[in-house]
Amino acid sequence: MATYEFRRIEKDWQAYWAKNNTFKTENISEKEKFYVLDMFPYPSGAGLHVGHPLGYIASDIVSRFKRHKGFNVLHPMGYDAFGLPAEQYAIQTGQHPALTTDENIKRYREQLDRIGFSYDWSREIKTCDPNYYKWTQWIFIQLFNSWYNPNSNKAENIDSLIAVFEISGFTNDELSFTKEEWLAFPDKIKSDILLRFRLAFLSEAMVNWCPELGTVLANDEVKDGLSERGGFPVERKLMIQWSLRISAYAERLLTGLENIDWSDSLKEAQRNWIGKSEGCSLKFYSENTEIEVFTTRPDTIFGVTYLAIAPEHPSLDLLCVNEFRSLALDYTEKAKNRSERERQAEVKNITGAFTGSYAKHPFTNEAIPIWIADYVLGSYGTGAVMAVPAHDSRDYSFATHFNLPIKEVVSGGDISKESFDAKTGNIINSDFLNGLSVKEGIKRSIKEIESLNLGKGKTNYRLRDAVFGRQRYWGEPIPIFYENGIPKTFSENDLPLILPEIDKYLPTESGEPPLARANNWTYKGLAVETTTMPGWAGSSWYFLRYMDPDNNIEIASKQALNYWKDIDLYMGGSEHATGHLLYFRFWTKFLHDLGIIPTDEPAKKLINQGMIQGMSCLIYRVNQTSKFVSIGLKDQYETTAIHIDIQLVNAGNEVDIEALKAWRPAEFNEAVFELENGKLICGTEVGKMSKRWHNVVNPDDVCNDFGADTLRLYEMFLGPLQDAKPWSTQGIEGVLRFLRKFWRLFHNNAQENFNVSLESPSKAEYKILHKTIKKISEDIDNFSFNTSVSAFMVCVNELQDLQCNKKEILEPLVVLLSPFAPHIAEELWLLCGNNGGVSYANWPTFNAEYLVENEFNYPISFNGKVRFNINFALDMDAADMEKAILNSEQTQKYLEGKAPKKLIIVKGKIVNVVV
RNA sequence: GCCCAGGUGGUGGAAUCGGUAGACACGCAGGACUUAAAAUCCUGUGGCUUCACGGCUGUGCGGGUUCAAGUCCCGCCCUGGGUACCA
Repeated sequence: MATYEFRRIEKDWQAYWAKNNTFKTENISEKEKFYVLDMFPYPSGAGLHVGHPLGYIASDIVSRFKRHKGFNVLHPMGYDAFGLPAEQYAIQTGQHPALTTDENIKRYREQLDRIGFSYDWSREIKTCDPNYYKWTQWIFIQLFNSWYNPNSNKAENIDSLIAVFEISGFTNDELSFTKEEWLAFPDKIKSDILLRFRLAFLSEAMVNWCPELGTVLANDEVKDGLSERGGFPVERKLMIQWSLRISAYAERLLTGLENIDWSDSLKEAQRNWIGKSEGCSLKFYSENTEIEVFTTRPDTIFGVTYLAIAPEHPSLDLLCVNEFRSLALDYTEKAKNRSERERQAEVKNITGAFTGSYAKHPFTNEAIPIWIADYVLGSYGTGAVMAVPAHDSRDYSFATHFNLPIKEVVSGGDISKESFDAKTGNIINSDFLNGLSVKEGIKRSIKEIESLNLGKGKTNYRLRDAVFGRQRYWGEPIPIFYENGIPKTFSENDLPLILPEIDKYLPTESGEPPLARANNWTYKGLAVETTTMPGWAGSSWYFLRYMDPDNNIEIASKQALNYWKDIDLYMGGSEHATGHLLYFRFWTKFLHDLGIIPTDEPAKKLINQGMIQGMSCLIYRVNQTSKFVSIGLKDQYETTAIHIDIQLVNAGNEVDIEALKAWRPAEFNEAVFELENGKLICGTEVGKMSKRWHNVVNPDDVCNDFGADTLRLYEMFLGPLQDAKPWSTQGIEGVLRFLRKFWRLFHNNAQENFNVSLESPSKAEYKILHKTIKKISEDIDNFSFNTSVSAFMVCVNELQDLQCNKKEILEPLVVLLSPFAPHIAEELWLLCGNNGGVSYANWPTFNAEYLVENEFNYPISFNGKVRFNINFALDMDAADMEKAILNSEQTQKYLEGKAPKKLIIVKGKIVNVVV
């Protein structure tokens, strides 16, 4: 035995790690902690494809590296196990989603185990496990029992708000009562008022209702008016819904970004999503009512030529008057009924109607017409805007379309051509604002507006509260019951509220959610909430549970929470930028406010691994026939492209027609094929890996053919971790060849026996080793794993040239390689005579002395063009070097008799002669 | 439209601080070993030009800064991702 038998080696060491609990992590340790977390997967029926492990491999490398460096590493894995696909499957087949989910999890686990990850499986969690969702429900109860105190700027128990009401009553823009009134309110009214403050609350909200899925969706689950999952139409609908008041945390979610090491693009996406805009509110008065607008440009107040209100505006009915009334209401009806999707599709289609009313300009007293416009959104700001066509492009288009006046109040543009939106230039035609810059004008105008009591400086956020209820079965039940129409929480002692068994996973005949089918769905004889939590509930706090997954009395022990604190490295896809990663931060801040956890950001550093795309193969059917043509011939016909299994195609894109017939006999047995040079060549397309496109590559197959270590190295070698790249096995041979070469360094070629020498290494050999230690250590810190793999290759090539088999060189290399290719490293570590496994071996120390050079072969360039090289001692005097260079025969040749103007010597880098 | 990435050989990519562009790997071509194959090893491989030495050219395009630019600045073009009337 001595050839590199990866199948045997990988099986053995995976068994060894499992048997010895090699990666089990303790919560009490003298070592410094390091928490590495992967975004846990939804266990879908399709299993893992080669794209999934990319991030897992990278985070596993970091985890193993940190263990070698002496850290106590927490590296767990689990499953985001509630979700729609299992439920859809249940509806179709009657199979309980828990069964499907368990089967899928089992398959995921097998696939993950084959790749050799160093997870502490004793901490595995599943969000659908009652021992887990008990705490998801518990957090919901805390949210319900909390309000956001703007003065302390954090969440507090609702009792502190009730105390305020009892002592001094309450007054704000929307609500006002004295303490006596509060005490006299009936319970239902009190409950309704408190719901306006609780962080988990019931409200009538405009939601994205998807009739096909029978549920409401969050904004980030809707793409182009279609549900992200399934692609069904989504409509706007007013419903009573549970929501979470994430908007209370908008400012902290924004400023918190400054202190975490996430990518700029991801932070930018969150900033845009939160959408902070500073401006001011301002009231306009019409004959019979007032209209409040929000603007970021109060400095342009003298440029207002009309007001525009949304079709949903509450005062609309009052404003539609005279002969315009019927036309206006007619328009409103149409605009309101247009679905979100239609509105989006027709962005450029300008529509609106005049109400017949006028408002008075607060400073000039001019009459300003009030229009209805569907470019104004009912749900943002106040649902009304002051239109300044000269300085807002949307107002400009509207004004141009309806022939409304355009009045320039900021100099610097040419308003006959387009609006001038920039916040530069000076204010003109504006009474007391004249001559001010835009910035000064904004300040001054707010001051004036405030002094006239017409409005005040105000900050708006785009971020909306998150709808939290789903009309679905496969999710966490919400621990709420209703007494006289008042929502009340379960006692914490009665959690978990277990998901009940039901006969069918469908809404009831009367349209209630599936939980209404459960027998005796009551608490203390009272009706229990029938909606369930959305998919993101369980994933918003799971990082905490890994710290102490079996705890029955709290989400995790204080000791565990204080030791592990937060995630040091969080690895996952960028598609979660505005969904999961925002909710995740929100819940963390909330739990921090209540003093439950020590940190207020969940993850210090976050890396987005890129997507591994699949190449799919297309063949072309001539329309209305069963004739298929090779790609070069398809332009001669009207054809339809059909996706075929990538397994049927070879590296030259040639389709194996016999295999094609065997794959789908009904479709292809009788088909006619028109070939090019005797071959059927298919077309290719790069995109998501999916069952639907028949282009899924299973990591199990790669492990069988090439080994897990090769898969791990190869996925890293493909390119920078963050980049998207198409999967192709071209090149995987090179990685396997590298591992074989590495293996052979330890083995006597002729007899194929393990054979390392105890001789002292040469200087050159030390240099190769230490160069590699330096490079690999730096690369891991920079997440530059592709260059690590090539550094290993260079190292092995060089040692092979020197025929080096010295233990003092090879043994440290085994440790260096072990985070990347742990199985082969374990095997060679054992062969080198070590017991106890390589996983906790010390990382080799880099010694810079071995890299010290006393000479350098300087490239000599003339006007920037390198012509030849000369060797100089590195400590050589610059003047001596200059003399030597100018005297060199070759220099004379390139000077062509001219005198050099200048000679630049960059020590250890380059010489440039300027002629 | 706006925001964020990115554009380097036949291919994936490297060049981490402005200093020899193309490391490493795939592919391809040629060779060694072998009865043969596999495996392994060696040589070559950006383009144009030259018998050769060499020369010219070259990092999406056009300018600029610099002794020196893939890297910095200005203006474009293209690709990928996010977002969508947010006042």
